[in-house]
Amino acid sequence: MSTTVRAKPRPARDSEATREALLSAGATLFAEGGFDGTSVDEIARKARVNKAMISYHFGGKEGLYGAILAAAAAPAAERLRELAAADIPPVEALTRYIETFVELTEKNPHFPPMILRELMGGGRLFDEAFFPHVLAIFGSIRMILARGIALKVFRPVDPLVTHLSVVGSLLFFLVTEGVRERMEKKGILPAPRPLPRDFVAHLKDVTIRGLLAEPPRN
Amino acid sequence: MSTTVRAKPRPARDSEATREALLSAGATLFAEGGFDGTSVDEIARKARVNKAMISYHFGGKEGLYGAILAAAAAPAAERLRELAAADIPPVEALTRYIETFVELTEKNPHFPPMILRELMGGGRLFDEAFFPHVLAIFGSIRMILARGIALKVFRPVDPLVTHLSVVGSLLFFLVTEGVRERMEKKGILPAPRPLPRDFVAHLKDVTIRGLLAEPPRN
DNA sequence: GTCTATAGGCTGATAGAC
DNA sequence: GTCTATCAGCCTATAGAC
Repeated sequence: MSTTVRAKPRPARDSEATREALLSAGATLFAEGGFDGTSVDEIARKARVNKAMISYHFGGKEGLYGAILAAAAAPAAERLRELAAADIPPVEALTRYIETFVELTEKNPHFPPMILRELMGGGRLFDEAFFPHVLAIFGSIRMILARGIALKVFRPVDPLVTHLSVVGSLLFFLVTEGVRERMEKKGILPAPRPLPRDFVAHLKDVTIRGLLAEPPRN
Repeated sequence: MSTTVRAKPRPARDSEATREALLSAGATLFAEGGFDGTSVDEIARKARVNKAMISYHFGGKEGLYGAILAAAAAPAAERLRELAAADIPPVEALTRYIETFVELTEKNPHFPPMILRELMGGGRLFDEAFFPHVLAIFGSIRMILARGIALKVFRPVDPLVTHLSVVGSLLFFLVTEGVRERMEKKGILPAPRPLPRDFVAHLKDVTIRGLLAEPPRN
């Protein structure tokens, strides 16, 4: 009866593998080329899967695109929402917000380009399940800022403007990493390429300095 | 001989008009949809010009795209280069850099999306005439920062990291104006949409506060 | 310089065999 | 679930008439 133990009641063992291969290949290619710049043939080839599987599993190219977007946005929004809800001093919360944001994109490097393309482009999926996540991500930092302002730790800045400036420079840095890498290899970068941790350190520093009601002694 | 006075020696009077109609229509559409998301039919229709004119005047779709990019990048790079070279105190120079940047994009609203797409995308035109302009734009702010640091007006921050953070949040704000507008109309924006001048004021304020060696008293 | 007509390639989707 | 074969539609570019 050893086979009975081994053969669990899963009628389709490879189905999951196919789905994930498509999600992974699609994420990379959509991030690089955008929705219109990526063909289903390309995705299927990279995933080493038949292209008809895209329609079968995701209902088409748009379905795959939406699935990739939602799969990255949902956990990210949840993580940041938890952080904003936790009872942490505002300065530390803001610092950890930035760290968490970068940490999340290190696990999903395709997410920043995809989200930025969505924000720029006519907006392909704006009425879909993905959009509330974007609002949640943006809402979390607003909560932290509002709390800091209420506690008079931060100056009374506009939370929306501030979060646009913080998240904006973060996203910009992340989506342009590839260019800097290519520029550095060609030797046309006027200085050594800054690492993500250098940028994060700078951003935290400048953001806190710019927000603090009581400026630091140095 | 009245016709002789009227008919100046320009053999092709409408040629220029056709070119400009294509450049203008293309700028709008490429900014919205990206290179792959825009068809030559669309551009020709919007420009009210026959689509064969794209190949005739610009050698094809890519040629038109490159011409639009270069037409916006060259004067912008020049303006900012002049500003950086002028003998202006660092704080004021940085302030004016931000103002000038926004002012330039108000004349060419399509430029931020196009440049950002170029920086993200596999990079369609990286070896072309357009690229040095990007380096020049980025180099100008680095010069201002380096000068401020040398004069000990600014803290010794990394100029490259700083310019990425300033220009990045500026570009991000500009390319996401459309989304906020749409969100506001739908009533799902948690606060009134900030205007460009609000954002610019905030960015100048936070940037200077974050850079100053001697923090302001309040 | 402009326009029409058309070529030729690639795209995303699917019917039907296995 | 997977694969092959095929489709109709759209895409860019251009030859040739005006």
